[in-house]
Amino acid sequence: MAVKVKQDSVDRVSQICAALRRAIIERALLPGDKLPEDALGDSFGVSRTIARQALGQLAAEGLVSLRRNRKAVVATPTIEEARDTFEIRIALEALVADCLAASITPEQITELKRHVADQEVADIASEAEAIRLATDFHVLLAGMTGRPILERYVTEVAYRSGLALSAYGRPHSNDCAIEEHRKIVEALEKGDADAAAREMTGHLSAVADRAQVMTREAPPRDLATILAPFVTS
Amino acid sequence: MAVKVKQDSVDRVSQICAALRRAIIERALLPGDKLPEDALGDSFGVSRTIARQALGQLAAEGLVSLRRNRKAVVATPTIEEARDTFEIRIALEALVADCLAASITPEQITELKRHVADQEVADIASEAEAIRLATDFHVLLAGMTGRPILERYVTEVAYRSGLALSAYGRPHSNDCAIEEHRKIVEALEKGDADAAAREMTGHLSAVADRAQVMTREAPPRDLATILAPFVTS
DNA sequence: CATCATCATACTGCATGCAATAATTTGAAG
DNA sequence: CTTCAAATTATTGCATGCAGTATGATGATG
Repeated sequence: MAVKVKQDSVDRVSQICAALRRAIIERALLPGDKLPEDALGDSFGVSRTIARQALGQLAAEGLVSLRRNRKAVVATPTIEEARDTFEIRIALEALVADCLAASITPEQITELKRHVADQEVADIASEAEAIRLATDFHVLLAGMTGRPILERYVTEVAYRSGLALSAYGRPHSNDCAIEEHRKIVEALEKGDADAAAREMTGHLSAVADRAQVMTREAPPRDLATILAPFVTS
Repeated sequence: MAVKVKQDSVDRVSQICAALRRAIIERALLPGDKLPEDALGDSFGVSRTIARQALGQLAAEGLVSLRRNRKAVVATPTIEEARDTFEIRIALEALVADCLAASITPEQITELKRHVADQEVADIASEAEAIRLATDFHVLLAGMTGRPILERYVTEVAYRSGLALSAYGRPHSNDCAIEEHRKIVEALEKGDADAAAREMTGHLSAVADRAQVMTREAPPRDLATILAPFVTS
């Protein structure tokens, strides 16, 4: 009997999605980068049909933008979308923090600490991995809630945030300060829901701020206002 | 010059998605109903390829479930997924209420009142339309925030809720009490963010309760507990 | 009459091909 | 040397066909 080599087809599409998501989050793919179907198909060893389906999914997630008869491109979120994404992310991850503070197990705490330690290593070794692990930390937390839909949305919104940072953030530097992650874990370990939620929202706000995304009420760029100081007399 | 008849292809897929979403929300399609690709293609006048893409999208949204080599079916959310969906929905729509209380315009209030009036008519005339308009009310609110991502997630989660109600709710009766919608609009009209959020969360909790979904800590169905009263002596 | 194996049918998974549209190059004119 | 138009190439949009897997029917057997 032959070894079971056959892959789920749904998984073939999801695999490509996952690979592209990762490439986007790691900033190997940048907003505006073109994603031709056959190039994609060649890369992954599938036909355009499959590549196309993956692009459709990613478009639904907001990571890719499709326009008729045009090559798919990595999406460039508008500044409003970026801001909105972070605000929703804060709300959802506050839910995660609240939920976990009540239910987290010692094993999960250990796993989180290990993850943060891995981040610390990667932070020096590999920029791409550091960015990815920073996002993974949040996905890991969401997964620990055991709430499947919450996990799904947190994951999606985390990826979108990554894209927003790619578009508007400065070069990595410290998008996701490891120290802040550690504090979140500490609050969870104590079972302090308020502190956990506070650390989480503070952390995410800081990330958004670093991306200059949350600037309260984006300056309206009104010509008259700008020129006022230059008007003589 | 010929009339522009050509449709966006992305829209062809989205149109099918939209039609299926509506059929699901109106309970024309029920959890477990089969969705063969060619039957779908025939219905919409497209090939299986397109139908398949639509199914992929809907699966990503959790409305359809796909298993390799099996016909797609309308998803049957687990009770945990249903509960989770409602909890997330409450969080997101609280955001909507809060956001709108501060920014809503008189025109928007008028539009909302008209919508509620339409609901009242439909409530007597057409069960399917009543259900659809009830969901549309929430989508309409979300759209009014002008926050594109928030609108997207509220919409998605509202549809998922509809599916959950389809699976676990009793026959329509009053899933979405119109009176509760009216109170939300009133709170928004006053610009009272707290009241709006309160009415909204109360309303959604009530909807969830009617579906028997939010039963605090689903009874564990522990055999010993169940049998205890039957143990003699 | 019920149960199970075998075959026929239906359906999915995927690549490919054709038509239509955009992108790019080429070449001609200024 | 630049600019613009026409032709050429690249790419998308979509249907279809083939192979492989489930589903349902048929008939054999206990």
